Amino acid sequence: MKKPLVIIAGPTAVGKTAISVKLAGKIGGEIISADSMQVYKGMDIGSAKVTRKEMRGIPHYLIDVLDPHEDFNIFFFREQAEKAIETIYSNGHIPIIAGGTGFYIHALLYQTDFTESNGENPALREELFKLADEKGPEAVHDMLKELDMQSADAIHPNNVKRVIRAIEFFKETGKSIQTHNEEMHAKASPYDHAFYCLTRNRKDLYAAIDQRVDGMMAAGLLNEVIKLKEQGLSRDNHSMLGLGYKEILDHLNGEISFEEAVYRIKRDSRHYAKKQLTWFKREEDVIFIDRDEYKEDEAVVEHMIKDLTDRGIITENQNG
RNA sequence: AGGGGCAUAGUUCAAAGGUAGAACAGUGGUCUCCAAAACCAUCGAUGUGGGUUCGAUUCCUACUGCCCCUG
Repeated sequence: MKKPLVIIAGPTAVGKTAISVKLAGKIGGEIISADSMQVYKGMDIGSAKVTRKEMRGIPHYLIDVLDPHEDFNIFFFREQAEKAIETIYSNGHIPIIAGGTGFYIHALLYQTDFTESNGENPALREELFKLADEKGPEAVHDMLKELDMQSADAIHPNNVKRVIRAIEFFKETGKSIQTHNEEMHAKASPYDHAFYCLTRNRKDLYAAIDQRVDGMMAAGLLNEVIKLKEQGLSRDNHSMLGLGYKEILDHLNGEISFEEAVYRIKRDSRHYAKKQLTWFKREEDVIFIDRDEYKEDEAVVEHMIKDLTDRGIITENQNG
């Protein structure tokens, strides 16, 4: 018997946080964040982290669990999220995954195996990056062609990062990464899941993003980043790759003006939102919920509860 | 009001008497250990009216708009 799992995804600034808390309150859910920046302590404003108050007493997992000096990655996410799912089941509750990182959500839902690809070879990576730098991206792509034609065909030569990963994967495991991808793609979800994606018309979504960024500035994002910089964090840290953090850091380092930093944060957040939508569009059995149709959070939540009940993912007594 | 300058894509800027380029924005997509990353593709413009010319977006001219100087 498969166990229930609810996913609330969607682009940045569409309103996932509020919906997830409201749904959790109604169906006896607990929330697992699928957000690569809200995991970090001290990164509250720029990551639009849920506040204590917004949580309304609903337990949240994967929020504030890492120091910004530590590296968050997909292994860690899968491991921690699965642990949290077990905890939630043992509490007799329903796990709700809320977040915008499609890759992470997919890996969790379809149990993408990254252990086989453990074959890491940092020295080889470095060497190949150097080669690409000196002789151009075609040089490493040609190398991949000789080892693994199938993957070479699938990866654009300019995408050096992936080309190198494919070479590394082949050398370490003796397998084509393309084959591995196909195997992973064929996996089915072990959960009785409902995958919701909130959407909104582009114009209003972009306006909401601009507004949110202005709000972050007013709330003191600059000071938040100054504090992080004082802790010795720089662009070398995964945490400082976050939108809003890297740009303010560039500003603090005197590379760009404050206005330029704000412009870039807004622009890159729009790009990010668009990319998120692209990801969810090709994800299987996603149920899109258009915020233009369900304007009130309560209407969205009601719609979800009806759908969950109709599909037997939750029963009547959980609903209420 | 007088003098001067400018007018090309959503924006900033190229070029040219004979097919008008780029960057950024916008749009679509790829993705299986950096994913808030990396990468690919694509839409789109000569302010308006006359004239010269085989041909004008380019030269001339009027108009309109914007900018600068003078008052």
